[in-house]
Amino acid sequence: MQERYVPQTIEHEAQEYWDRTGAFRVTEDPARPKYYCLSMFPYPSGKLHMGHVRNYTIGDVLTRYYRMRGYNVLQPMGWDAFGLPAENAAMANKVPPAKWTYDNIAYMRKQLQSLGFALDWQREIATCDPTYYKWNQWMFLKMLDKGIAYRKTQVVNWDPIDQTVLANEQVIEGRGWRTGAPVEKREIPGYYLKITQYAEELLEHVQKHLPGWPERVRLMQENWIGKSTGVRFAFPHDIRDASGALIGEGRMWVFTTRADTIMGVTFCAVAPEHPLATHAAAGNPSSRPSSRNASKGGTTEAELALKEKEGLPTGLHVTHPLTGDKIEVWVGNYVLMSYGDGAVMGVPAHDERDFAFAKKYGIPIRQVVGVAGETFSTEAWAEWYADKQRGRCVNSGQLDGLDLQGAVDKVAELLGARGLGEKKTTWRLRDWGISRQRYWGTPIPIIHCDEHGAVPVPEQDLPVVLPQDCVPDGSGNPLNRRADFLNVPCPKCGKPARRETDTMDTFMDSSWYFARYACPDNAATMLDERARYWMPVDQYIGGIEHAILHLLYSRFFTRAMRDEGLLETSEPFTNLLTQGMVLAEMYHYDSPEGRREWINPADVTVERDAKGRPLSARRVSDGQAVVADGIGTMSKSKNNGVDPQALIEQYGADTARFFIIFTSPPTQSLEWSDEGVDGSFRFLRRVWNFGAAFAQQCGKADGAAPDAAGPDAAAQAVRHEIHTILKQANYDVQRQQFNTVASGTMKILNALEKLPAGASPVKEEGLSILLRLLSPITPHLCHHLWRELGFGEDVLAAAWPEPDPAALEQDEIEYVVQISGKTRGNVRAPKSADREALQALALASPQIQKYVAGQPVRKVVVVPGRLINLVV
RNA sequence: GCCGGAAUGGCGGAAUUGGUAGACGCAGCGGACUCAAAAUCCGCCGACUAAUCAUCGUAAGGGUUCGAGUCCCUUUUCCGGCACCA
Repeated sequence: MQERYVPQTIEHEAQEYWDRTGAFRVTEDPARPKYYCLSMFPYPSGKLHMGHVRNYTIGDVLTRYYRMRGYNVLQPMGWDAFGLPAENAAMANKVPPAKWTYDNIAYMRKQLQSLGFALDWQREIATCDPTYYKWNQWMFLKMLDKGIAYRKTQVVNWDPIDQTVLANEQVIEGRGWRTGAPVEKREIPGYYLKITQYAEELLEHVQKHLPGWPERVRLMQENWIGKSTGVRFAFPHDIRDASGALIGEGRMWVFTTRADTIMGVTFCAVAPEHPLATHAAAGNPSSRPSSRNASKGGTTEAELALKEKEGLPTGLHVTHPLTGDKIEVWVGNYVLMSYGDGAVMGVPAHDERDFAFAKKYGIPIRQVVGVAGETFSTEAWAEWYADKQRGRCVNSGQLDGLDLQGAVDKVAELLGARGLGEKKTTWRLRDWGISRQRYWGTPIPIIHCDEHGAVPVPEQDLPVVLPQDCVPDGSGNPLNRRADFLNVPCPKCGKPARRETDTMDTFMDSSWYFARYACPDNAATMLDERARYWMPVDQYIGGIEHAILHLLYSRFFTRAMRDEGLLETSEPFTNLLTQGMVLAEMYHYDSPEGRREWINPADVTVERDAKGRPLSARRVSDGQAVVADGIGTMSKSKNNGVDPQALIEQYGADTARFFIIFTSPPTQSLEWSDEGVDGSFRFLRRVWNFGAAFAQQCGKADGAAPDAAGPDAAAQAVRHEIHTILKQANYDVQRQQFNTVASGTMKILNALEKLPAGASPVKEEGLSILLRLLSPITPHLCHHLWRELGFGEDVLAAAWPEPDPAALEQDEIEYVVQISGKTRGNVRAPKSADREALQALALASPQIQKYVAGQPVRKVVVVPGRLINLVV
């Protein structure tokens, strides 16, 4: 066996072997239990980043582990290939998104292969391939048929200079990223998917039927769906538009979960797009610019929440449905047309936002809820004003004295009697808008005809293929200038018509790719019986940042496919592992010209004091002092990324994999450390060296039973230690805490190195345990040593190691002795010792007697096998 | 702002149900080997202390318990999501 550990050579050989033997190609096998292990597919941004390496290493460890456990394991890979970055790259480099994307895919595929992942590459998919997105279109048409997809207006960010729609990401502090112009809100038509139709089912299942998901993700989804019961009611009015017709049939509808405060309504607020608001703006020229003002700024919930609440009186009044009072209507910049009815009631006394709004505009504040022992003041807001538990109605006529539920019931009854309202369940969850005014996405299969309106493309004409050669330039969707794409005959009448140029949200692509991996080659149907074999995914792995949107859309889409008869399962992912982010140190220095430059941690040296604490940092190249900014996510802007490629080339894939697994538990963030990588490499080299010494001293493994070690107490102690570590490691694998599995392999090597040189059954057994335990993490090294040392043909085919119960047995147990809960010493006791014997042993120990010092023992607590606590 | 997390030595982390805090590794210090260096191997390594004992110590403050990193309450800081980034 070769003396030096040269990862590049053995990794290449192992990958060649797996490739040649088709080791990771899988087919449906009813005889074995199936295990579908899936990592979120990457966006082909150019090259792999550490987050990818971490994600896929975790998946690969699971894949190889379950395979050795005897499962039929599928682990596929593909590309989330549509999206905005390709258009940005096109603008920067004048390269069509298609070429950029496919080049990136080719490069990143090579990178993935060099990491030795147990992937079935025959199942690779790219969402920008017409054979894939054809089925987005097909499913969309099915949804249109069923009314699950529909068309309505949506609010978008509009850049007035580029005349284009901006993504939220392209809005920086309320301005367009390229033009710097203040962004406006605009209403345009778009397609929606009725995810709300599944709201009840999505909520119930996330609450009761997803035990394999982290509690926090389930909670986030639950809050996102946001079921709330309340009252929807109307303020009657007599406001007519220019033609004399009653606006909204004389009803202004609102929804509230706090109907108990209805007597405290002192104003109402409507969205700027609400019919009453547009009516007021039309009738009153002076309010027009202000109304436009309300439409400024971004569309995100976070922006609205942080924005100062601003309003504008419309001069219009509606009637309070119970008191008959006139209530003034305001336009509020914080009210969204797409939420409920686009109007809210304002109760300043019991809603913090309304309170601030009323103070600002001098609107009356009327207390209608009281809490015993508290005094209300209109001067300052207090938490208890909104207390749902302790509050009782006051100043509210016949509601007085009622609690929240009682008052809501009563109000619903009163309103119902007048035909002005009723109890209603509402959802925070909104329908999913899928139209994007962008080029690089799945074309929405619709044709617009002057006569027949929006006509679906007939099924046999699918896919509507996206032209491959467009180059976006920032001036909107280039499809609008492609005559060969735009001009089509209407499917209904054959007259000239125009193709829809909006494309689909890329979340559409990622909402079902997991099922397509089962049958990527099927040109005739979206999914077939193979999908029913592999689905659901047994283990899904990906970033916590997808906890809500991607996972919720996928759960919805899976149900839509189920209802289409394509799948039998409702939930796509049985178990979910949300991996943490990858972080690195950040350093910068400010140049004399005031320019801030971020320095890559690899180019920085740190001076330390005698205890290893950092003192100062300088740039290696010129000794320039730099400022440490702590740690943060690896990003281009902070220049603190570590390129996986350089790492693999220097240390090999196994070192990269081992470091990533060893350094943090999968669900926590991982902090990069070049020294840590060095340490991982040193460990793998020690494993190699141990194997080389074994080959030299012992030759080939002969499978001798460790019992043959006989009464050699030292060897048996090592064996006990190894099997104890193995037991813990198996527990850790099962609970997916792989970092301690990695440290377990280090402990086993430490134990093995205590054994004397030369062959021994304990050594051979220990090494075979070590190699198998380590093989999912560093498959190349273990593949090589397993064969080379004669343990077998292929470590993939080896059985997962189990501890020998006999080796775990111990005659004597070391007990911790505490006096009144403070640890004061240890005693060794036979494992058969009972409570009294343990107490006597503890009291007899000189180190313990010192602390007891003749005091009476009031109580004795014994934890079997661990601890004796004497309370004095 | 709302929802969801996290915090343990100089650093990453360990401690399964409340039971010896700091496993394993990194960095640091000392030594062996060497002409020397690298590599490797051995020892030390929370604070306080000359050292031992003792005491203190798991973001901060309080509580429950024979016993709290772990359970409860309050606070602080950092991170993820907020519907057109993926």
